[in-house]
Order: sequence, then structure tokens, then C-alpha cells
Amino acid sequence: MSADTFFSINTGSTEPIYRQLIEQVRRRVASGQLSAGQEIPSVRELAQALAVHPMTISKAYSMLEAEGLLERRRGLAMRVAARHERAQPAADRIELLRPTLEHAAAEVQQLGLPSSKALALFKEILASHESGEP
Amino acid sequence: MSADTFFSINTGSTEPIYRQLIEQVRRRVASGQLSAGQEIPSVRELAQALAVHPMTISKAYSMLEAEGLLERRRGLAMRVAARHERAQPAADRIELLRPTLEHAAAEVQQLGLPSSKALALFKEILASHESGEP
Amino acid sequence: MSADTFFSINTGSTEPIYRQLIEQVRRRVASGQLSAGQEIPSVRELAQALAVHPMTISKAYSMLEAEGLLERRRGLAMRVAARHERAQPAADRIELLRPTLEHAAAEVQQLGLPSSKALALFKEILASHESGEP
Amino acid sequence: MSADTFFSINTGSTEPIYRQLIEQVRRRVASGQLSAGQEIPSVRELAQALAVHPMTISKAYSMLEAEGLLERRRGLAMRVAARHERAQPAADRIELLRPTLEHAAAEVQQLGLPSSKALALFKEILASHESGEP
DNA sequence: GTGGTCTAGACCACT
DNA sequence: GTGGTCTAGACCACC
Repeated sequence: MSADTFFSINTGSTEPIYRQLIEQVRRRVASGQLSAGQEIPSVRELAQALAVHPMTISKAYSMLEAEGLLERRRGLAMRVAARHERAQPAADRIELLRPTLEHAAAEVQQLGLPSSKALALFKEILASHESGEP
Repeated sequence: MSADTFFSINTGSTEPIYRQLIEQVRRRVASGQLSAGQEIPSVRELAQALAVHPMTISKAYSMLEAEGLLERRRGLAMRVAARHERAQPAADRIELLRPTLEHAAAEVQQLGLPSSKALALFKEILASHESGEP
Repeated sequence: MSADTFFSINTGSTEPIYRQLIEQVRRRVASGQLSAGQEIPSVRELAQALAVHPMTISKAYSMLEAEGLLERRRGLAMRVAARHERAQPAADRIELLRPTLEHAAAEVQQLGLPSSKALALFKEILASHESGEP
Repeated sequence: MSADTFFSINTGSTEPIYRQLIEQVRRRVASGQLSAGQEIPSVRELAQALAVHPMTISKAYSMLEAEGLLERRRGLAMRVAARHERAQPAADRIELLRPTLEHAAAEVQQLGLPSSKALALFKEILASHESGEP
């Protein structure tokens, strides 16, 4: 797996880097983009690709292991745990998106924007993401 | 202004509380929901309403004052600064929403969800917010 | 709570320090020696008492928080989470001891010792612990 | 000697595998279950039986050789060194058990369990080990 | 090569 | 004062 394209972090955000990684792994496992047995990038490799201290990556991986999403294998790269055999159904995955959209909707209201404008912008952004370039 | 309904914070988030408040004030001013001369809740009042340390509120207000958005008046409640006479045009305000929706779109992609489902959920959430209850 | 007498670590062991701490907290919560709402020693205090780097303590506390056993409160000492209102019944607690005694029994067998001698030694050690001095 | 039943390892433990093996050999020699001249399983055989990398087994054997417990013979299986002619007396062997039981007693105390319950459980476990099935 | 643990120490957010 | 995050870097266990 290409480490530098698969994960992305935003160092400017107040969201800690290690937690950004955790969230991304969770979502990719939920969607099946990462499936049982698949290896994730090594700590050192990802650390270099993201220009981050290896321990930061290690912390994220450790917590994902404690959570049961990843499996540690002495001396080998970590991989997605066996019990995550298949992606969650879309109906469940969409619920993982809800808090984020709730938050966005609160901003819309505070900005006093009409729902139609917000929806149009979201549609435009989704289209540009789909076509390849974020 | 009713302190407890106007601002809302999420103590579970990694986003510092004072920054959550700053962002909310900025958006309310941009939208004209808070307009020049309008008084904002006192530090103590808001601190109690949100169950937060008064210093946290004070810090947010101080930074908004440094930014020129609020005015401090000895012995009186702070108020929105005069130079923020009118709301920003909607075309500008919608740009303030863009980063949030960009982030949401990245989540959609990582979750492997179709744009249509994401849009439908956003529409549903916006409608429920508009109708009163978030 | 007196930090230096409540927790003890063995730096010689292969068991990582942070995990020794986690196990001890778990057992003390299970037994009710630590009960809901009770504060645990601060990171810095315990680090100094045990002559260990603060981050090592912090790591243990973080994992206990992720596990739901401890609660974090911004700016305040961590405390035992509310949902651990009461000690587990003795019947459950004794099961937490089983793996350790299984391991000890395997050693007894490998050493070719009669059960009676092993039991006698265990009894003697338990008595000395009870009377105060480990 | 049947490699797979004689040694057992716990890959989940933080105790390094090679050290688990060393400890087991030491105890078997102390008890006379392994006596001078007796052959131990080959590196490859044991590695396969335990699903462990051969180098891990090799490391354990090398350290036992450096310690004088095992003898290496070119082209032949390693065997227990001649100077370990006879088992240590039971009085000495029981002391090898003490640290493990000290540790168990500390757990008993932290779990707030009465000594009688702990002793009863240990007795039960010892009996089941003796009767064949651990 | 893999991950894990720990130290030393800086800086941040919050009470 | 509280905990959190991150960097820099050493050393260990294992493949």
C-alpha cells in the first residue's frame, strides 16, 4: 500500500494527528477499503511519508490495536484484524457520517445561510472529490 | 440574549472550548445574527450556562476583542464592535462553510459512500435544524 | 491518595511499566478500593513517586480512559468513571486471578514440585502479605 | 521428546518468547524432568511446533548453552549438559517458585480477595493440572 | 526490516 | 496546578 497517498493529515488542525489517523483507519475498515488481513504501512514508512515522528504513528496504531481493529504480529507489519472480515453495510456507514454533518448544519445555521446554498456547495465539492482532485 | 441557547460547546471534542466560542461568534457576526452594538452574555453568565470555567469564556472574549469583533466597556457588558455594522454578503459567508464541507466530503470518500446518500442525509439534517430542533 | 504507597512497579520485569499500572488500577477498581468519582494521583505526582517519566504514567491513564475506566476532566485530575459505581462481586473478581494461578501451576509442574508444597508456600506468603509486610 | 507438548508459549504476553523457553528449560532441568545427556527438540522442529521463527528458538538455545545448561554437538541435536546430572533438591526448587507466588499474592490483595478463596482456587487448579489436562 | 518502551523536554489548553 | 501532544533519540525483541 502506498503510504503517502492513503493517509493524509492536517497539522494545522486542533485534532491531534494520531486521532486523525485513527479516524481514517476506522472509516477505511468500515468501508472495506481496508479488509481483514491486509497490512497497513509500517510505522517508520508512514512517519516519513507524513513527516511526523514515528511515535505519533505508533500511538495511533496502538490504540487501534487496543480497540481490536488491528492485529500486532511480533516483528511483522501490523494488519487489519481477522474479525473485520467484511465492510459494514452502507446503512451503518452512513451513520458514521451523521455527527460531521450535524456539525456542518449547525455552522450553516450560525452563518444564516439557506439550506439550498449549503446543499449546492456540498454537491459541488463531492463532485470534485469524485472526479479525482480534492 | 439567552446565554444557554445561543452558544453551544462540545466538551468531548479536541477543539478547545474557547476556540469553539470564537468561531461561533464570528459566524453570528458574519450572518448579522449579532450586529453592531448588540450586547453579548457576560463572562459569568455564560460560564455558568455552559458549565465552563469563567476564564475560558474570558479568553475567548479577549481574543475576539483583540480581533476587533467585540468592544469592551468598563463596567458594562461587551458588545459587538461598531465597524461590524452589517452582515457579510451571502457569497462571502458561504466560503466560510467550505472547509467544513471539504472535510465532510473526505469522510464520505473514506467511508465509500455514494454522494447521493451523503447529500440526502445532509438535506435531512438541515431540514430538522431549520424546523427548530437540532 | 498517597501516590507512593498505592501503586508499585517493578522496573526489572519484562512487563512494561505502563501495563503494570493499568493492571493495578483495574484490580483496585474491581475490588472497590478505587470507586466511582475517586481521584487518582496526578501524572506528575505519580511519575515523581515512582521515579518514572510522566509520559509513561500518562500512557497508562490514557489507555484506561479509552477503556472507560477513568474519566478525563479538562484541567483537573482524572478520576474513576461514574459507571464503576460498585465493586465487582467476589465471584467475578476471583476469575481475574485465575490466569495468574494457572501460570503458577504450570511452573509447579515444570519444577516437579508436589502440590502440597506449593500450596504451603502460597499460604505462607499470603499470610505475610496480610500481616502487613510483603 | 515430543516438541509440541513439552514446551508451551504465550505469544500474547509481553514476556519475550525466547525467555519463556529459557525459563521452562531451567525448571525442567532443576526438576530432573530433563536430565544430563537428554536430547532436546531441534530448532526447526520446535519452531514449527510452536509456530515461531527458528531464530527465536535458536537464541534461547544459545543462551542456555552460554549458561552451561545445554551442550551443542556439531551435526547432532543439542542435549542437557553433563554437569546437570541430578535434579536440585526440592527445598531449592521451591524457592524458584517464590517470586511467582509473591506476585500472585500481591494481586490477591489488590483484588481484595480473602486468602482462603485464593488458596482454594489454587488448589483446584493444581489438581486439574495433576490429573492431566491443564 | 518490523513494532515497543522509555526518557528528556518543549509547548498547549484548561482550572 | 491539571492532562495532552509532539519531537528527538536510545535501546529492546523479533522476523
